[in-house]
Amino acid sequence: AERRAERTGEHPSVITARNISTFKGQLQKLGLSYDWTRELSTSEPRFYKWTQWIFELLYERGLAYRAEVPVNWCPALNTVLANEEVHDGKYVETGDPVEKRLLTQWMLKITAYADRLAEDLEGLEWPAGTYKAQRDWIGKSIGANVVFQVLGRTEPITVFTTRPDTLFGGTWVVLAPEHPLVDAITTPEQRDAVAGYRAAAGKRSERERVTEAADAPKTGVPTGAFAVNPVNGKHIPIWIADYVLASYGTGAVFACPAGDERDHAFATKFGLPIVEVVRGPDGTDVQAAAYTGDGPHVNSEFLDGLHNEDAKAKVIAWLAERGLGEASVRYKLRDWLFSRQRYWGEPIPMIELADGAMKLVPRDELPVALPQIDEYKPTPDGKPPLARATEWLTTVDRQTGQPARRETNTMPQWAGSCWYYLRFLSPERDDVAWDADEERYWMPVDLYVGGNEHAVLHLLYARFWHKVLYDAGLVSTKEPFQRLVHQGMIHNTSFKDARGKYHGPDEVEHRGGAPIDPAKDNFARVSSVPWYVKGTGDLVEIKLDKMSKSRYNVVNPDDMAAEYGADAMRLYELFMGPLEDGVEWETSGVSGTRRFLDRVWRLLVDPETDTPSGKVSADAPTDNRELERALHAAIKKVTQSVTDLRFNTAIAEMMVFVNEATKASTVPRAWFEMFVKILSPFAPHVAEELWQRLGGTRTIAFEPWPAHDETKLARDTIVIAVQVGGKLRGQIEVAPDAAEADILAAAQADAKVQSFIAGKPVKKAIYVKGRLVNLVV
RNA sequence: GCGAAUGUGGCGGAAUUGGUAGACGCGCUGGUUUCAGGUACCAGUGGGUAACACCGUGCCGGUUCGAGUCCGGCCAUUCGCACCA
Repeated sequence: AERRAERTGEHPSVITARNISTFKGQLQKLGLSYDWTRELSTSEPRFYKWTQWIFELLYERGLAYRAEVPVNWCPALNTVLANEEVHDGKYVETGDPVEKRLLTQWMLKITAYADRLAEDLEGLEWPAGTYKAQRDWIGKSIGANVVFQVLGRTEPITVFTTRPDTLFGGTWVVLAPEHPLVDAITTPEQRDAVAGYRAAAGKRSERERVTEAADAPKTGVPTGAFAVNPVNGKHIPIWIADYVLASYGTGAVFACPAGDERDHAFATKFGLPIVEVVRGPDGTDVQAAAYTGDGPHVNSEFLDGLHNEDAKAKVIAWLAERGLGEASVRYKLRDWLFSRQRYWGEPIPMIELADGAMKLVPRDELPVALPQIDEYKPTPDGKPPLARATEWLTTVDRQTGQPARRETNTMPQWAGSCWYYLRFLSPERDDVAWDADEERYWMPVDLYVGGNEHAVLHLLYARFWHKVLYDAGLVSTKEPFQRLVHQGMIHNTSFKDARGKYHGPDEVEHRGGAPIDPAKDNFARVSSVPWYVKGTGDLVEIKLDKMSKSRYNVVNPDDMAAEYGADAMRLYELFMGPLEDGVEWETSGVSGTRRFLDRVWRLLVDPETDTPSGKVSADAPTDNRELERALHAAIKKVTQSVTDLRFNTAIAEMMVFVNEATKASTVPRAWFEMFVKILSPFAPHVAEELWQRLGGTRTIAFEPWPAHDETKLARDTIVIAVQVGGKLRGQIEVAPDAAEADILAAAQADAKVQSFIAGKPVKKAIYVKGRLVNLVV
């Protein structure tokens, strides 16, 4: 909204309101049954008053602080971004490049919750991949801090390691190029080399360092200084290398090339000694490759013979006794950078006094509403857009009467979505964020359906806020989202030319052969011939991509609803495959579900005259067992599908019923009514209309849900498959309650089965109740 | 490189969790209705054969009376992660 506002000058609130209206119109056209009395918008002051209120809670609990930190700065957006929003040196949403800058910013102390965020995932019904993505992002490592004395200096180097058991194999120490001790310890002979290396490392952007990382050879230079290995007193060289990150652990590691692949590569390149400390399986040669597995320790004095875990415990105890180290836990997770230099966000409810002290805006002054400004760009001197609101900016501290300035940073987009699910509980209340009784009744969210792109963003941030609210006694559950399901993406054919530009289906053509319409035909058909940019010889690549505007392969739900009806569109979306799977859009599939709905319609209505067809009748005989069976099977399956989220097979069962009903000469009215009820959540418009024509006086949504009758699912006779040696050789029809002995006899008597037994003795006969007989000869 | 998921007709997908592979839909073939096209309806549709046989769930092997399903080993695709000590 804000970027559009920058281009057009239109206020973001106007753009947002228009988008809401469009989306809402589409949702309503599709007949989605939202409770619109609970509609809310995170960008309205009535909502964000409480977002600010939660920020104040975070601040008071010591979880919001200002710090000068290296931040991810996105020049295209003129703002900083959180770690979670940056991947491969680019903003994940737009691909705009991101660089490092040192700025004073608001941070949220999510790291204080790292352990609980990892542990409490246990017991949630979440997809395994998302569960793991969060754990990996939090990145808990259990290890030890170990102190290395530096020869000739008093200040030691502390390293973090997860493998303190391999200390006896530690043959050098590596500092990150940015490590604060580097200057102090570097010897005069090495000064030039070290300075050169640091300069080169500093010049490489974050992006280069990350993308080149994978298989680039290790680089580094010695500082000339030596450290003392605390376990054996050996003097080992101190190097600097950029594979050690200043931002993780202590920015310093000890190297054990025998037990770590990176160290091994480094040792090989620079000819450093490799000492075996863990004995691997026979044939393991640590001079050739690192051995990272478990095994008895060697060359390790008091650790000799111990396996990894025991050795770790023993060496940590040994170090602790001598004040040379201690057990330590580290996380990859960093604190959450919470400021944005944007206009269209919640103002951070803080004021700054003349002496630089920060103070919360008093609760009764919330919300701090966004002021109107006429330009949404940063100020010429680089301050956030809100600095343009000069009047709004100046205020006074109510307590002291001192003049003060408002904070001009705003919160990130995630702030409102961190707690909106709680606001749904009491959207009409202005005196509280949510009602405590409602919270106890409704929470946690039973089922949360959303895209997996939120795996380490929204879902991590919201869990963090929820836990803070839990600690403050404001919510009753530790976790906000009990069951999580990621819906799959819908893909569609796209055309990409050699320069990487995408083309819409009306900008491309194929030559000769039967006509193919990319808007109607499926991918297999479309991709069976070469396509060209219209009127040129430029070949295009035909791909299946997730639908997106920039790829010109979006199917507009409004168009589909106009051509096939909203119900056919809904039904197709649910029928195309399991909810979690990504699937290819196929417009011809919508015509299939439309056909199905037409058939349902014609059971009751003669389309020529628009009057009752007479097929559905209160007097129709109810002895059509197949039809009755199909009805009850459909009721059972549809009912089950609501909890299973297996809508595709539920729709298939309804189709079976309709096929049966189409074949039948009459359909009992009571059966048809039950069918219309189970159809109604899938195709509400058609079902509602049918219900009225059946004489219903109130909306079908209020009718009780039909229950299936298990006895109606039974058949009068059942077909038993007969196998000989595990291969299907015949089928026999028997009564459902026939005795096993009779079934076995009937199976062997079958003429076709006989020919395969061919007079050989039956050694063994297996009977699976109601299913099959297998005769072993 | 590491991790996860997936692999079934021409296509999307079913398969009661070890028991008749291919439900349902799309597409296709033939027929009826129609001047015709479309719609609708009927029949057919994994390969193979005159019909059987036989073959068939990514590949190789194993367990079992019986494997899409379980076990071992490969291959491919997709999606994450990627110097975190």
